[in-house]
Amino acid sequence: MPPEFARRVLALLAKVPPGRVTTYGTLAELAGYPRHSRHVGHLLGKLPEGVAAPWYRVLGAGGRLSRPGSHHADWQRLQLEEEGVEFNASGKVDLRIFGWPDQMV
DNA sequence: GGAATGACCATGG
DNA sequence: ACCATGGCCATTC
Repeated sequence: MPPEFARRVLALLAKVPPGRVTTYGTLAELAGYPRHSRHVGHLLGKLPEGVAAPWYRVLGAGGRLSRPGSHHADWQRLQLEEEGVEFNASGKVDLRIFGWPDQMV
């Protein structure tokens, strides 16, 4: 896995505006590595604390939280809600509205 | 080199 | 809508 991948993903992540969210699959694809969603997730997991990357704006497919139960998930949800992202009854985010990049529908 | 693992995704029951 | 199964790709043992 070339360092390019990590760099690209982080760059894209930095482009995600506040109040918007993206998914692992999307980041991987935009980074030029389709179907590498797992690695995006793992990459973010390895990120040092000092890195200024809004990883909390990254959700799983369909806007689901990646690691429910974890205290991080709780914090993550709060962060997103503070930015104006809304969670539906299922605890998921409507990617058609808050998804990034804009979903053409 | 082979097997197991992982912040996942899509599909089927 | 929820749980189970199969497929993905790269890293690690």
